[in-house]
Amino acid sequence: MVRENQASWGLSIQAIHRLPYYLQYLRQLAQQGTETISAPAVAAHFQLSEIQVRKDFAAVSTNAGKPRSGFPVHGLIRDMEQFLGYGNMNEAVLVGAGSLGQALMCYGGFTDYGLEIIAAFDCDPAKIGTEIHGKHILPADKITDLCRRMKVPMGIITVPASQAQLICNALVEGGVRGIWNFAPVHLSAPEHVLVQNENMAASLALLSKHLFRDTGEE
Amino acid sequence: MVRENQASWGLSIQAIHRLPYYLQYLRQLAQQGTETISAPAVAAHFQLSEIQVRKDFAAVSTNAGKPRSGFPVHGLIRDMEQFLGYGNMNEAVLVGAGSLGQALMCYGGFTDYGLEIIAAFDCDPAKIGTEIHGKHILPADKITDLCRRMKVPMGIITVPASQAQLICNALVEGGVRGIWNFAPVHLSAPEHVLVQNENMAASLALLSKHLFRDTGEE
DNA sequence: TAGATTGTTAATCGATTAACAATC
DNA sequence: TAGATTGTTAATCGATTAACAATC
Repeated sequence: MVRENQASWGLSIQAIHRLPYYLQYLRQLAQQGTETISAPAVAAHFQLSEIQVRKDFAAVSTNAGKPRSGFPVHGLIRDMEQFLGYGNMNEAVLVGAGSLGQALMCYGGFTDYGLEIIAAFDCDPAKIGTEIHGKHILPADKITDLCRRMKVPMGIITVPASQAQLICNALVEGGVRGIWNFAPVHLSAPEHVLVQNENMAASLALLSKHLFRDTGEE
Repeated sequence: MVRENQASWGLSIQAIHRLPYYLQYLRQLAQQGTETISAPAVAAHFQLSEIQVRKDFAAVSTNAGKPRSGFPVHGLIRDMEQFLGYGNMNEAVLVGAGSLGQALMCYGGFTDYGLEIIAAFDCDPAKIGTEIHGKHILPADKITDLCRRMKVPMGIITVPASQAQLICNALVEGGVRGIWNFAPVHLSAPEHVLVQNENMAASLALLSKHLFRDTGEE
């Protein structure tokens, strides 16, 4: 379900998924006062190969490593933060103020990643007009208009699967260019709109298979 | 950050991530009364190649397709549900009753995937003893004991990154064999414990890069 | 029958890993 | 210096795609 554009950054999608974990570790090292870190040390921590770590570092960072000592921790942190686009500020609207949607609105952690939820929508008349985490819930039929007026670049979809495509259309109509989709459904969107799926169903399936494998067979 | 065991099912991890979307679509078709569906039709809907769809279907389903008509929708649904382990019931404890943790507790959708959160823990004395969604919040130092006594197979981690490894250790100590980790940090766990990371930071980074790419260059 | 669709076997593509010279 | 570590170039591995005979 991942579409397009992975090629353009010199890093595979898989590699990009490793970066936030590298960054967290490097920050931890920095906090402990560690100045440099070697690829083999990082690899050991993550149970990856040292070559993979070196390749990943080389792809996002201009900070060359030095034989014997390794890579400068602070330099790597800076380059990774920049590559990951932390610091970039992205405004988003959220659609679907159910339990998951409310949680994302309340969750403070996203500001670290430069995400700010500036408005929320719902279809339920009982929710419209109420406030969650200091933000009014607006009626869903205002999505297109508000996104267009405020030039909102991003939408977060936390509605049930059956409504997700309609909401997606409304967001696209409003000029949104990125969609973070929590509904377990494929969304059709124009080429220039990136749909990023948060696939919790697959995570749970993998866990379930693992748990039942040990008891089931062999 | 994905470890071990992908080989054992004849499906790549990427393929498994496609399954929940197939399943949702097939259920939708079934509801509309559609009896059979062809691989090219499914491929068109998801913007995938028809060969990939056929390979995926063949890997999870014994329901053979018929030339001209395609695959039986109901048969595919049954086989996919079984493969994904829906129907299997998994009990889990959740650690970290912050906004994200609370949302996961309240979110009803997980029961569809066979997940039941039977207890929640937190370190914050202000939260301990309170009730969320009908469940008492227990003190974190009881994790190991309760997991062991109740033979809980799975833990969900929604604590801050700095505490995640400690919580992970407590869960493993208690005999948990699967961990769903929402903290943006790599967890070390024994071979037999599957750590499934929910990598929201990477999703946001990909969205952020996409949004800034269009404005930035070219 | 004709043609759409299947399933299988081979080819391609991309990511990871291995080999190794360079260097602090 | 010796040896750990880097960065690069080549080899391997796995997933996706292409080719094509079989079939309803």
